[in-house]
Amino acid sequence: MYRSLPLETHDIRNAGLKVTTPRVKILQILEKQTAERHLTAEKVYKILLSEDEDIGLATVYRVLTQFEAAGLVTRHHFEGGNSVFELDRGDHHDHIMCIKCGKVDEFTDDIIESRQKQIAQSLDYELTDHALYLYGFCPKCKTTPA
Amino acid sequence: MYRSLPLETHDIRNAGLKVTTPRVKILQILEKQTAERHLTAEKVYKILLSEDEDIGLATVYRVLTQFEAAGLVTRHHFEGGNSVFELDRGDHHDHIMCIKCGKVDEFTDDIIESRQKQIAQSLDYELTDHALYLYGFCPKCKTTPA
DNA sequence: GTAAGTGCAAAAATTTTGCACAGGC
DNA sequence: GCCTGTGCAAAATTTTTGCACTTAC
Repeated sequence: MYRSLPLETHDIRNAGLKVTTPRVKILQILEKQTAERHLTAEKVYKILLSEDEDIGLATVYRVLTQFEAAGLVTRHHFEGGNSVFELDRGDHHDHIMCIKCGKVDEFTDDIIESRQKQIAQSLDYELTDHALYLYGFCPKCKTTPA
Repeated sequence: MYRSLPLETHDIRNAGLKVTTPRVKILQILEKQTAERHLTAEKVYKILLSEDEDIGLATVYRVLTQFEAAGLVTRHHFEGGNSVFELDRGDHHDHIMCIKCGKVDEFTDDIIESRQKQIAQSLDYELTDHALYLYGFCPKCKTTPA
């Protein structure tokens, strides 16, 4: 699980993109996230600023879009409208999030996955992708009243 | 299935809102939709224009937001970013949509529904809502190449 | 009559794009 | 050195808001 060489370099190059500072930095930021792995472009930009990187917001959008196209990153449209980006670690998963504190947890469920395929089949669709979002109160927030 | 009196009136009044032309018209438009029940605010606005109604886009947004708060309408964030609104007929359902032609079909699945509850419970969340979107090619589009 | 509702235009918020300059290979 | 990539500012898009006027009740 630990790699000595900057894997970012390979991933970016494999995507057919030049290895540039903004791209490496943004990928590193996405990899660094442990608590909250789902970032808006704006948030990525602010982290870059806080690290004294001279990278424009437009570049953040461009890079994230390229990463998405390359399959390095997944874009989600959670409630609220704006996009959040998450590093794609290869494992598919769905999301459950707290409507109060914004906490996001991940899960997978084989039964749901297989039902989705059956549903698509029965409606004669060729499934390419899916998104399942559960919304509610997380353990912490459901005890604390508003 | 057919009602002689404008049910819109009741629904709007029950929501604690005054019965105004924009509100009635917008509700009627949402009810009229059969082929595509999921409309953006912009699309609702254009339909109003085509019916020679003098209603501003801002009002469309305001009314749709009020309807959402009142539970008359459901707002979705499909891929692509902008919100679509759908009349809430009381029946919960999920969505499968064609990434090529934009067609949207609806479905429900008890197994998925119950799994969702179990997942939320196992993660100690109090579930309030959920959204399941399947994306793919509809029967028509999967045969026709790009 | 009065408070809620509306139209319009202006503002906000988010994302995209044009262009001259910079940097990877 | 060439071509891709980037920063910046301007534009495009979507949604919200302020304010004077209108309408429901």
